[in-house]
Amino acid sequence: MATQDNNRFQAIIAHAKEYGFVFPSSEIYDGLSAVYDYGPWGSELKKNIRDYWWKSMTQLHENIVGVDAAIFMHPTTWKASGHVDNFSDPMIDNKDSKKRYRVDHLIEAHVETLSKEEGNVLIAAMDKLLAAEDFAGLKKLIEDNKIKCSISGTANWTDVRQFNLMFKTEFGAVAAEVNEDENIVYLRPETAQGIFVNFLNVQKTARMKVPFGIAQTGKAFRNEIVARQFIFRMREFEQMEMQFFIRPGTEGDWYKYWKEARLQWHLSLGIPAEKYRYHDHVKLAHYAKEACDIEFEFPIGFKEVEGIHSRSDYDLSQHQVYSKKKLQYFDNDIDETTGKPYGNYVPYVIETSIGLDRMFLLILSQAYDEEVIPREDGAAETRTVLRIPAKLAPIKLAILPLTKKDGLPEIARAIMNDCREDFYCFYEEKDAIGKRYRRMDAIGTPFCITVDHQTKEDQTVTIRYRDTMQQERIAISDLRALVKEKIR
RNA sequence: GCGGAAGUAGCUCAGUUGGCAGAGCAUCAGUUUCCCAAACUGAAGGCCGCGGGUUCGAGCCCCGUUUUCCGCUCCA
Repeated sequence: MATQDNNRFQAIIAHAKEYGFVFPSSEIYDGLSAVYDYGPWGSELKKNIRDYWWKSMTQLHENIVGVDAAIFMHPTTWKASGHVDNFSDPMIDNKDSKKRYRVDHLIEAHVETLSKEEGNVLIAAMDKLLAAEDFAGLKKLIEDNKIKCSISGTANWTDVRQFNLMFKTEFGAVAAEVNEDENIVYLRPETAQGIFVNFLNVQKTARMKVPFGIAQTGKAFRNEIVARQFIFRMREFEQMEMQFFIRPGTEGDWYKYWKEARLQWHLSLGIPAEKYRYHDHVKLAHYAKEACDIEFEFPIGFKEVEGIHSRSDYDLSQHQVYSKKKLQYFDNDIDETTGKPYGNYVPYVIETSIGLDRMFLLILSQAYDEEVIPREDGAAETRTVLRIPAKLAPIKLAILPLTKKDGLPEIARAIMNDCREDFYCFYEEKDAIGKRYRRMDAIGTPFCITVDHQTKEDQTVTIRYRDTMQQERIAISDLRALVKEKIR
C-alpha cells in the first residue's frame, strides 16, 4: 500500500468521524473491535444508498419483490446452509513459525507421509476426537504423532482453539434445563437464508412466476479472525442481497445478465468505470457454477464490494432435505422441445450480494477530495469537499441568509418550510458565508442558496454548486423543482 | 495471534535535567460583515489512555495493561 494512499485512507477515516459520519462503537469504553456506529450524516448517507439500491431492485423490476426476514433463524437453517460445519474448524498455531493451521488439514497432511494402515488409524482417531470436540485430545494426538510445522520444523504448538464464524446467543428467557445447546440460536452470518426459507411464502403470496427475484437488506454478523480496515470489514454489517430464481438451464444467461446489470448500477452513480473491475473466481465453492466479484479501487487497493454467484439449486435443495418440505415450483410454460410444461423443479439461483457498509465506504472514498485552490495573493488554500452524488447526499440543500438581520432570516425560513417536505434541508445563519459554504462542502451538501438584499427586491436567490463553487441567480419559485430534478 | 510505533482540549500538535497544563483551529455568547474557512471582544473546554512503582514532587523515568496505526499471520 502506497503511503500516500494510506494517508488518504486515514484522512477519510478522520473526516468521517469529525463530520458525523462514522464513529467507533462504544468509544467512551475504548471501543469495540471492528464495530462502528453511523452518525447523523452517516446514517442519512447509508439510508440513501440503501433506498437507492432497494428502489432499483424492487420498484424498477416488476419481477423482484422484497422481504424483511428476522435475524434469528431456526438453528437447522445453518446446518442446511453449511455454515455450522464449514466454519467452525478447530485451529492450532505453531509458536515458532506463527503459522496457523486447521487441525484437520494439519493431520491429513501428516497422514500423506504414513503408510495406509497407519494413516487410517490416525484419521479414525482424529474423526472421533473432532466429533467429540475434544480439543485437548486433538493436541495430544498431534504431539503424540510428533507432527511438525512445515515452516519452523518444530512441534511447539499452542492449544487447539475453536474458530467460530457465527455469533451464538441464547434463545428464550429461561435457561435450558438439561442441555444448554438446546437454546442456542445464531445471529445470521448472511441474509440470504432468510430469502431461501421464505421462497414458497413469497412466490405464492405475491404470485411470482419464475424467473423472479427476492430482495432483502439487513444486518449480518461474522466473527472475523482479524478485523481491520475501518468499516470495510466489520463484525456487524449490513448486506443488500437479491436472490433471483430461474429455470434450470438458464443460469448461464442470467448470470451474465446480472453481472452486467450490477456493474451498470454502480456506474449509474457517475463513478468512473476505471475504478471498477470484475474478479472472476477460479476456485469455486462446490455448489457454484460461476462466481465473480465487482471490485472497486479503494484507497487500500482493489477490493470486493459486491459478489454475483450462480448458486445452482444448492440452497433450496439443502432446505428441502433438512426441512422435509418441498421447495419446488410448477412451471406452466411450454417447453418447445417437448411441447409440454416444464413442470415441477427446484429453481436455480443467481445471487447478487453487496455490502452496504462497503458501498458506503466506496462512496466516501470516491467523494473525498482535498481541492487546492490558488488564492489571489499567490498562496494556496485547501478545500475539503465530499463530492457525493447529489441523490445520495445526506443534506440536499443548505439555506443561508447572508446576514442575520434586515429580514433575511425570515425569508430563508420561509424557503426552508417550503422545501423540507421534499428533501433534506439545512438552515444556518451563523458565521461568514464562506465558512458556511465550506462546512457544507465537508459533509457533501450539493446545493447552497443564499438569501441577500436583492432577494427582497426580486424574489431571487443565488444557488451555489458544491463541485464547481459556481453561483447563479434563480427565482425562489423555481428552486424546489430545480433541486428535485438534480437529485433524481 | 506475533513484532514495531503512538496515545496530552472536539481536531492538529507543543510541553525544557522531573517543578503551576499550553498554542492554533474548532465550539459557545456578543460585536462586525453583501458571497467562499483568516475581523473584534469574551467564555467554556483536561483523571496528560488506564493501573501500579520510583520521587518531596511524574505529562515526562520504570513495570503492567488497554486502544489505535504499521508490518507479518488468518480470511467461506
